Amino acid sequence: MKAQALHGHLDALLLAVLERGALHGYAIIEALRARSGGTLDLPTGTIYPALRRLERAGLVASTWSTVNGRERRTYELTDAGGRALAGERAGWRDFSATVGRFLGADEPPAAPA
Amino acid sequence: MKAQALHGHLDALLLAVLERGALHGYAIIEALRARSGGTLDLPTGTIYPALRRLERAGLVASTWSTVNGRERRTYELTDAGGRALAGERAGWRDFSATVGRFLGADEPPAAPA
DNA sequence: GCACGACAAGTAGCGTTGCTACGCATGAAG
DNA sequence: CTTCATGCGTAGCAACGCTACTTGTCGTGC
Repeated sequence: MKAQALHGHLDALLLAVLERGALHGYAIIEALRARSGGTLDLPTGTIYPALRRLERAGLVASTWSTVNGRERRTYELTDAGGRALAGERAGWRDFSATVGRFLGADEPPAAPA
Repeated sequence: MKAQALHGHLDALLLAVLERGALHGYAIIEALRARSGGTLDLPTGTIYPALRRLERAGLVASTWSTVNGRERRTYELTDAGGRALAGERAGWRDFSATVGRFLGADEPPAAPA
């Protein structure tokens, strides 16, 4: 993939990653990369501002800690964040079903590959 | 759906609609609405500029005609447009698979609904 | 001691994209 | 004559993600 162009679904992705447990920014990038099989390799300039956006919106909460002299900001999903994630999931389903209807290959009727 | 937020996939949608045959702008809007079950109701200010973008990129070609005194610009997929559409399809598959891995419900392992 | 790379966070500025809100014109219907 | 559906189009805006850059610590190699 082009690795970019998450186009509005970044927030959902971030929430989904944090759903499995609190992580700090750098670790989130690595989690995204690992869980996507290397497809999603997002630069810090993409996720840090997104994380702050989510925090301002009250969907995640952050706590600072120092590990080996290095400052870490660990992000955690809030209740509102969990609800938002559920909404994003529904939205994604809608979106992918709709676009998939035009671009095909979203709901193969019989056997996939 | 929110009706907006096609987020980068508008071009692919447009190409997909034109794949089934040439249409003029207004008809494209209606085709999008019909084929999406009313979900996609795009304003002219969204599709006309997009169409011109695609034309400038050589993915569609337009021809003017007059129907009942009304000017119509009919758009048609070019060869390059067809190839681009194939690429967009592949890209969409990748994208939806990747995001789906996080947001779930994209490739149900067994029986869907 | 010093440089360099991995870890960790962050900002500034930019370009693309789609949306809102308009404007213009014609033909049919009332 | 006014209104509505058809039909095309532009201007300006806001959001989003990306590139590029900065700051700082720790560990390793020279």
